Amino acid sequence: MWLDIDPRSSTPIYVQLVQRVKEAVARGFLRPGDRMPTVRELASLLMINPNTIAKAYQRLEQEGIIETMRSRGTFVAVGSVQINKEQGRKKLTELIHDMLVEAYYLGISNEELQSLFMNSLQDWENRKGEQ
Amino acid sequence: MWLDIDPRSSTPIYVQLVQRVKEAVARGFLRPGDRMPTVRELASLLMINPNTIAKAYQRLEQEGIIETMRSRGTFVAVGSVQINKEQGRKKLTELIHDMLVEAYYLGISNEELQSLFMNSLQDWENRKGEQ
Amino acid sequence: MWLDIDPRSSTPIYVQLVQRVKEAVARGFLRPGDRMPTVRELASLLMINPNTIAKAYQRLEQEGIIETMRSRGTFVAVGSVQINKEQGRKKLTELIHDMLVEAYYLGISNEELQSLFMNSLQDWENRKGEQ
Amino acid sequence: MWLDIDPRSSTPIYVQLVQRVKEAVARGFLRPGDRMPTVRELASLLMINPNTIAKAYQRLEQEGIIETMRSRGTFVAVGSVQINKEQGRKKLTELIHDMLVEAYYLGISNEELQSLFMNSLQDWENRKGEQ
DNA sequence: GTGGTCTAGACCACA
DNA sequence: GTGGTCTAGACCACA
Repeated sequence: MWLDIDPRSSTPIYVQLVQRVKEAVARGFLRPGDRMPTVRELASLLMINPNTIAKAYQRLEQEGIIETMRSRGTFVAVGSVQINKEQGRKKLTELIHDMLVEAYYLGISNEELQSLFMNSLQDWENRKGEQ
Repeated sequence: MWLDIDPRSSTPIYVQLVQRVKEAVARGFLRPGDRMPTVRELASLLMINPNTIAKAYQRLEQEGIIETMRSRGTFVAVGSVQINKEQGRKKLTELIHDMLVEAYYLGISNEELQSLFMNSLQDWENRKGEQ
Repeated sequence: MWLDIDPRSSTPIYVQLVQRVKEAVARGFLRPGDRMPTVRELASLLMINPNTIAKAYQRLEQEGIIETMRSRGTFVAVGSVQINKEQGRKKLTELIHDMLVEAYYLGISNEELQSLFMNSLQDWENRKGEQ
Repeated sequence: MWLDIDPRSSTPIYVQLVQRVKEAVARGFLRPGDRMPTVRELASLLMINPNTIAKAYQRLEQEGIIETMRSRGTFVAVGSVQINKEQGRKKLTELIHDMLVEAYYLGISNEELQSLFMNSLQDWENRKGEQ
């Protein structure tokens, strides 16, 4: 299942949920217009308190990833997601930075890192839209 | 200064400190054998609670980045850094993953992401050892 | 169509309906004595739960905007609308208040706000009675 | 006190709190850098559950009105508030719209409404920065 | 002491 | 049935 949560992880459950959903949308598992499970459904499915699910859904809505239609349920947003470009680029740069540091301590050369990156990119591309 | 901390950030200050030091070592700003500032020095310099500095130093010592020599002070570790390879590779993969998701929401194509990555890599290489 | 509803909005659908009808009356789209569509008609037209339409009609009747004539249907009220003046003025003041706060965060100067307001006023005046 | 909450109101308490704070900032009661009361302080002061206060603070932080500095407390944000201009203008137009409708039912002429608006604007300007 | 997370549970507006 | 609000209370990371 694309929505697995690790309750032992130090990252809060609701954050994990947000990440998983964003990822699923990015990969095409979830498509615009798709109906999300209800808060209660997901809560009982994952054995997590409904409030926690609700918090994740609220965040996702604030980020424009999903939309709530009064009493009809929650859906993957149709409109193009408006993301703060500046903030996003900053985050991207930081992630690359962290990679480089991590690679250094792993004794991975830049060449190796590069090919690792290219492979991941390829993988991602291939898996896009798969179930 | 290579050690700038953002108190507004959601990442804990001690984690930021750890990252900054690891980065400085990776880039060659800090070299094996270099003396680290004492906890108190750094605390007053950065205007941060000494407990926070101490916690960061503990972590760095656990990761083998720095070493405390009884009553002489703290130094950048000389021995080759022992990093858990498995854990490191996992982290690396996760970072790449996060990048891909972030790039998706920024509307950055894989080609763009690739060139962004290559540029960062080049940058990193060039700046190594610079002040 | 003067009666468009946004199911994504955070304002309840029945409130939106009430607002739209009041607006239509104020603009002269709907005139005293005009027949309103039945609850079922409107429900199927707007693809909205009939209970929601019924609730909106109830409110409109309470406010004296529309009248139900036993088994003949619902009509735009003929008599002068009885509105609680005190309540109305309070609401008006609040709306102006909200405008000022909103304008502040948009970086709109009072002069700009003023001209924006004057233009809206003019617009409203001109469109009155148009379809 | 600038922060009075009406527990009987139909607008949620946390929304009222958000509005009050935004208003206080807009009027200059709260200035950039000012320290906000802690969640617990405000909770006991207003006799409201701390979670409700926390929710309001989180919203304010997401909107960029306030900032949390790790364990130092919460402060009125210094940086210029980044508000979604488009969304804001839309809201502004809606508010003006509502005013016009309301004025119609109150039997207030456009001239009267205009002077009412101008007076409010003047009032606001004068009170700015007063305690 | 500070805010953040999570649970359990109640109640309510809306459709 | 759907999500939103609020309370009470516990626990925890951080500084």
